[in-house]
Amino acid sequence: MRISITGMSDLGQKAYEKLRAGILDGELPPGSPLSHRKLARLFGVSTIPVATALQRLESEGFVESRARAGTRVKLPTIQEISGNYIVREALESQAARLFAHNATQPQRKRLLRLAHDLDKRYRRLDKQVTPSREAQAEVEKRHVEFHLEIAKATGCQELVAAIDKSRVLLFNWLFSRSGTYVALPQGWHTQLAEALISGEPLKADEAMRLHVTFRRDDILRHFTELGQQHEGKIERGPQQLKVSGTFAARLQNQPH
Amino acid sequence: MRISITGMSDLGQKAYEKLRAGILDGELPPGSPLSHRKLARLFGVSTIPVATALQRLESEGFVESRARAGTRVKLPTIQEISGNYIVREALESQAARLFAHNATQPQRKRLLRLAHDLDKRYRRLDKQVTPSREAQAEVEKRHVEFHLEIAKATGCQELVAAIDKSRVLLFNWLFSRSGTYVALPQGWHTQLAEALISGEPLKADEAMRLHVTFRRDDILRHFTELGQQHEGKIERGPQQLKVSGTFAARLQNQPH
DNA sequence: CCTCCAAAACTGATATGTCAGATTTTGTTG
DNA sequence: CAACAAAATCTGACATATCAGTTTTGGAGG
Repeated sequence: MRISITGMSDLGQKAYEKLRAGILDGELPPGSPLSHRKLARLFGVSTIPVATALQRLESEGFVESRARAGTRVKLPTIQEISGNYIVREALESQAARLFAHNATQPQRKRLLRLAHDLDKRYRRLDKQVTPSREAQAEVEKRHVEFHLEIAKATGCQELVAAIDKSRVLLFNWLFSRSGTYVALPQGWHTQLAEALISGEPLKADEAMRLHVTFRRDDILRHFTELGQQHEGKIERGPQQLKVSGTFAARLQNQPH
Repeated sequence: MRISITGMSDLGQKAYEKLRAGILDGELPPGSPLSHRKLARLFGVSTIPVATALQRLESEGFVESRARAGTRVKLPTIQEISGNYIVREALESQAARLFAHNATQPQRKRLLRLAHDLDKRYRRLDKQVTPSREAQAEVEKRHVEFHLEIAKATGCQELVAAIDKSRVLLFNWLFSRSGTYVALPQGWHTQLAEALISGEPLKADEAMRLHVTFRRDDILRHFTELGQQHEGKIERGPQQLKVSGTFAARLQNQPH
């Protein structure tokens, strides 16, 4: 009797999930070419479900394509990153207001616990001179979960979906992968959680805005230093999909 | 050299635009069945671009579909409407802040002018006992434009896109079509515009929240009175698409 | 070495046909 | 008339094949 929320077919859904995971895992870094045919062969399906999956990924901002020219993992511009942070600030500060107003006592305690844990993990990461990719990815995953936990506690599914869709978390992640990692202030998330559980919506709102913009400024500084040579033009990548070996290998290990 | 933002093919794009317009025009009211094949015949194309268009419409929340059971124009639930208003409150209050901070003097003047015009139109509408659908649609269209004008003045494309995507405007519109129309306070939009051009972000934020929630409460009250018998289940509509005659006729008058 | 250009290779978009699942209709039995 | 099951009909999902546009490649000529 349940209605599927996805609205997507089986094969298309599977292809979507595999590709999304590949992008978020960094196995398909920005700029990777995504050919309908090659992916179809790789997945053992026709091009139709692949096209369906890629179209959805495009609507969500993970991928960009030009008709009959190519599809690739999106290279975000600095304007897009900045803009998405503005959207995220709007959504997450709203979630913060609602959390302060509506969250139950157990939810508040749980959030504080998650914040403590998160801060501990960040501290541990900072101590290491060369943190492993896996360790960074793990912490970043927890970070995403922390923010989604706030949204979920509001009881507003649409808000959760909007925040989840906000590609900022992706950019955030790509950044933490791509090089220099900037340390967060001590007790960064604990302070946020304390403002959220205070029960004062305006205080929670303000704290969340600070939280989001701090990270934003950091990332924008990083990208500006990088020079941002990203052109809008899609240059077709090497016709042998460089990453496909790795990506294909990883797919083998997945149950299907 | 320009990159198409749509990322959609020609025929699929056309089908998407026709269907979206049909839904927003009320020619395809909520619950209308949308058969791939019938629409393909109607548009004179194959089912592929139709499927593409419907998938996009589904991701945007305009239609809902179940595999091998049917697709129809979405019947929004009261939870969804409420949730979308929460998202809209977040986005538009953010736009209000940025407008108060960033908008140029000409943009501020223009907004005040639009607000005056809009209030005048609403007043004119209230005077009529039985306002025509066309008149209501015209005013509602201006209303949407007014809000988008605020977002555009922030210079943040992503924020504009997020607000535009917010299906609340659609629900708003469907509501104004579907029956009882509730009068707005005198100078409703002028007051909002004055808060926005004041240059004080927090004041603008607060004014916009009031503006959005007022309308939300109105609409939620209306839907509650209606009883909300919407089930999650999709019952296939009459196999002769009732509305298709009208919809098809309208398509004839469009250039293609 | 470079520039230019046409052939080759690749791309996504679309048409057609088929399939299995869901719903409706119809016929039958009580 | 109601209950029920089988058949007819509709549905979206998908495979295959083809098309036209784009990019790459491999020379030919400087």
